[in-house]
Amino acid sequence: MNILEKIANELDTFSKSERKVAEVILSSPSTVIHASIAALAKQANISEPTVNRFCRRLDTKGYPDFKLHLAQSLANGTPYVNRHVDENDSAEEYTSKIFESTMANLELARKSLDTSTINRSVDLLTQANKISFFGLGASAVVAHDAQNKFFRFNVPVVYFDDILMQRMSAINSRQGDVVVVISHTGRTKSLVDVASLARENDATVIGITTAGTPLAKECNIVLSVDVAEDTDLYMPMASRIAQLTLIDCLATGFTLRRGTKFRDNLKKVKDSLRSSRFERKD
Amino acid sequence: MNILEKIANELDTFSKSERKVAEVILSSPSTVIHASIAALAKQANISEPTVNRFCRRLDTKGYPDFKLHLAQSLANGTPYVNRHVDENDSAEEYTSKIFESTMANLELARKSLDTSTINRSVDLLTQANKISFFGLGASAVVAHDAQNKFFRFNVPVVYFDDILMQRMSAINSRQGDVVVVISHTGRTKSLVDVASLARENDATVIGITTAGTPLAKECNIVLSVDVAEDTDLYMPMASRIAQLTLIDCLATGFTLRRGTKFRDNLKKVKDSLRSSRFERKD
DNA sequence: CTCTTTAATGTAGTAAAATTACATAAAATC
DNA sequence: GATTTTATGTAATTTTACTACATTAAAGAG
Repeated sequence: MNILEKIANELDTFSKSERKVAEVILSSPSTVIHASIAALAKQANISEPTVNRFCRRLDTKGYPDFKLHLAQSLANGTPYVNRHVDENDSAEEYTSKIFESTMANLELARKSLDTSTINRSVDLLTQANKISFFGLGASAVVAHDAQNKFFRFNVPVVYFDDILMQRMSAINSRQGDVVVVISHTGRTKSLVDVASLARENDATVIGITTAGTPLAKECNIVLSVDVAEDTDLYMPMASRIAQLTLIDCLATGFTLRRGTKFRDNLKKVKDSLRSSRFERKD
Repeated sequence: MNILEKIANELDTFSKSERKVAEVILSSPSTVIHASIAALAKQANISEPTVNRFCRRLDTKGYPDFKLHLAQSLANGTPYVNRHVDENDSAEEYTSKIFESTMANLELARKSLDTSTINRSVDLLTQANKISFFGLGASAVVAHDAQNKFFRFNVPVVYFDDILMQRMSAINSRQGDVVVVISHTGRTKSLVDVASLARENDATVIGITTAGTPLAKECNIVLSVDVAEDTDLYMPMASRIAQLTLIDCLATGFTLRRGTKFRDNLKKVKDSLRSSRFERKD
C-alpha cells in the first residue's frame, strides 16, 4: 500500500506526538522528502527520535528509508498492466492500452524466458549448415522477420509460410541443419508434423512455442514464451511481439558469438542499402 | 525527464568512472536506492566523491537527493531504458537489455504518436474499398503482419514486398483505395515512388514512417513513430516492434468502429482454425 | 487521591553517512 | 616532452540519523 494512504489510515492509532508528525507530512509531503529529520522534528514541534520512531512504526528502516517510500508514493506509480480495450474507448484510450499491455507482456515474457536455453539455441544456430524458419498465420510474420535478420549474417537461411514447402524442406533436411518452428498455440497440426519430419531427418528442431504443447514435445529445444492470452480481440497481438523480441535476442547472440570482424560485415550489408535511399540532408 | 532515462541518454557524456557508477545504477536501480554512497562506490570500484559528483552532474543536490529522484523514477512506471548490448554480455545480459530497450522504445513511440492521426487513419481504413500494405526489408514484415490482421476483417487487402508488384498495384489504385506505405527511414527511393504513384491515381496514402522524410512528404497522412535509432547492431529492432504495435492499434480501432456484430465475425474467423489444431486437453 | 507501573517523549552522546578541501594522477593541448 | 586541464582519490569535516538513557506524562491499583 501507498505509504501516504497508510499514514492517513492509521492516524488514530498514533500517539499525540506521532500524530503531529503525521499532520505535517500529510499536509505537504513533497516538502518533507527534501527535509532532514531535524527540520521535520522542528516543524512538528517534537524531538528527532520521535520522528524516527514514527518511521519505524510504519515498517520502514528509518527516516531515510521512509523518505524513499514517500517519494515513491508521490510519484503515483501506475505500472504497466494488461488492460482490455473497451467498446467505447477513444483512439487515445485504446492506443495507450495496447501499448501498455504490449509492454506488460514483454515484461512477462522476459521473466519466463530461460536464458540458458537461449544460449544453447545460439550455439546451435551458429553451428548450423542451414537454418529454416517455419510459421503460419501470425507466426509466419515472425518467421519472415527471422529470415530478414539471419539473412544478413550470410548463412543459408530460408523461410516458408506454405505448408507444402515446409514439408518438402523438412524432408530434405539433414544432420547439422537447424529448423525453427514457430507457433504460439503449439497445436497447429501441420507444423507439428513438419517438426516431426525434420527430426526424423536428423535436423535439430528449435520450437518457439508454449511449453507442454504437442509442438513442444516434438522439438529438441523449446524456447517458451509466456504471455497473457489476448482473448478479447480474436487476433494475435502480444504473443508475436514477444516472439519477435526473442528473435532479436537470438540474432544478437549470434552476432556476439561470431566476434568483431563479423559485425564489420553487418555494417557492410547495411551500407549496401545506401544507394537505394535518398540522402539525408542534415 | 525520468532520471533513469537521463542517465541512459547521457551515458556517453560521462567520464570513465562516472560510467561505472551509471552501469551499476542502471543494472539494478532498486538496489541502489537502499544503498549508502559508500556501498555504491565500492560496487562500482570508484571513490565516494565520484559518486557524489555523478549525482550533481545529474542536477541533484547530492546523493540522498539523487536516491529520491531514483525512487520516483522507479515508481513512475518504467524502469526501462535503452541500454546497448556489449561485446562481452552473457545471454542473460543481452536478453534483458534487448527486452528492456524494446519496452523503453515502445514507451517513447507511444508518447510520440498522435492519436488524432490514428483516429483519422482508422476512419479512412474503415471506408476504404481496398487496402494495400507496402514495405521492404524489415518493413515488409510489418506489412505482412498488417495483411494478416486486416485480412480477418473480410475487406479486400493486399500486401507486397516486391517492388514491381507494388508499382503495378499502385498504378491500378483509384479513389477510395487506401495505400499504407511502411518505411522506418522514409528514404527508400522505390517506396517513395510507389507512394507518389498511388497518389497520382487518387488513392489515399498513409505513411508509417518518420516525420519530415521524403516519404512523409508524399503521404496524405503520416503516422510517425519515434524510436531511438538502434545504430549499434546494424539491423532494425525496436523500430519494427513499434510499427507492429501501431498496426495493432489501427486494427483495434477498425474493429471498434465496426461495432459488436463485426466482432462476432472475428470470432468465427478464429474458430474456423480449430479443425487445423490439436484439441486442448485441459 | 497517592503510589506504582507503564507508556511516551526528550536530551545528550555516538555512530554513520555525506560532503568538502586538497592532493595526486591521468589526459589533453601546445 | 612540458604544461595545462580534467578526472579521481584520500583524508578531514560536517551533517544527519540513531541509540541509550533519563525524564515526564498517563493509566491503573489500593
